[in-house]
Amino acid sequence: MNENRVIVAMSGGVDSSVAAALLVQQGYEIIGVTMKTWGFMEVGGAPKHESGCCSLDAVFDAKSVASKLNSPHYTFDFTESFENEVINNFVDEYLHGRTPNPCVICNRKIKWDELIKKADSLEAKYIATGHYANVVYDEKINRYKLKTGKDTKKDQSYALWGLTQNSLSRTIFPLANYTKEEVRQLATDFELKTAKKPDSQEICFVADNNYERFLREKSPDLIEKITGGDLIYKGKKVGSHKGIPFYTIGQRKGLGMAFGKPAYVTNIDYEGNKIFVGDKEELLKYELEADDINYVSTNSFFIGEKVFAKIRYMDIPAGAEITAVDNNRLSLKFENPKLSITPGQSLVIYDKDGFVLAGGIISKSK
RNA sequence: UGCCGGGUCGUCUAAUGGCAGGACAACGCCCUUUGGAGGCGUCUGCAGAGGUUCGAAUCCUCUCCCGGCAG
Repeated sequence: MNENRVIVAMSGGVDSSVAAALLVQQGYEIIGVTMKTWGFMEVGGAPKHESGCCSLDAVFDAKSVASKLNSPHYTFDFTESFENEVINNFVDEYLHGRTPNPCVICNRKIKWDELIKKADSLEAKYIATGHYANVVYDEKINRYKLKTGKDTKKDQSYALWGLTQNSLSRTIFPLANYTKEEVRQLATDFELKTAKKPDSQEICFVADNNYERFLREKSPDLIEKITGGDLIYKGKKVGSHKGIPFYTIGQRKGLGMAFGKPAYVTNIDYEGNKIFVGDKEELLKYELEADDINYVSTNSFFIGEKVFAKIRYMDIPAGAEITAVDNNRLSLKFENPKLSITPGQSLVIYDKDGFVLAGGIISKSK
């Protein structure tokens, strides 16, 4: 195992390009890797060639950057495991009326698990990505801790809660102490061709950002079965919904109905095939339950422990208290009510210093 | 066809003789490596025809619809 060798996940964007350049500057021997995660031609929806990660142009850009850094670059095909782990989960969750976080699954199962296997075969000790996050080893508790990056505005620690201790022990986040602005400047300084590429944003395998279309194409039969149930407003049926998967808690757009004031999806009843709509106030909840808990910067919680929690990607950590802990499941209660606590979304628990204590999947709100 | 109401953006609703306005919806842009939220912006209407008036959504006639009551 070569301690100086790093596998860098290069998406072809600015961030991972700069991450690679910084590692080279620091004296590491890097091997650039672009992960092919889905068939470019099969996803439909007119992929945007200039931006989306994993597009053909992206592979080309990643190669150019690696070449500029005098480093080797490989493209590995992870299409099969991506389909099995990420896309199947994505479709299945929506079909059950939940709202998945594909990036979370992808990071854990594909970006890390699969990439570490590659690192093993290439005899590299480390893997690196362009995420805005930080990892530090704490010898007192013998754990690798995951922490918010310097750029709190761009921080991506939320999507990384699923990483295991083993994964973290082999991870380098070269952008941990940089802001997006600084990264763009570095890209220019390093003369990387990706310096001015726009940030990517949509789910990589739903290039047109239309997940409804994606689900319909992916699973037409199943969707057929759960379509056309009741749309209920204040206890009364006001229409038919277009299918359980096409709604999520807190959704306002697309209801196609006017009630004189904004109306939101307040509940999804998968068993009864019903969508409930109501006022914004009905979305405010104090408590939630989450399972599939992964402990990161700590190995336990105690009842009554004060923490900070995020219930969605772009959320501000809010004060909360742990109310129940049971194996890989826990409950917590917020000091102030949260809007739209959504089953399927990730709960990420932080401490006051920005360390990711643990994460999990929200199963219900109370 | 003998009796009363009532027809205004897609929906709900203001303007009672003086520039048809709002809310919601829809659409667009911004934000965002998840979905949703949020911000900014845009569009669309006086049921039809005539009349009175300097001027009509508003007053008058007829026509067409929609509710009731009378059966």
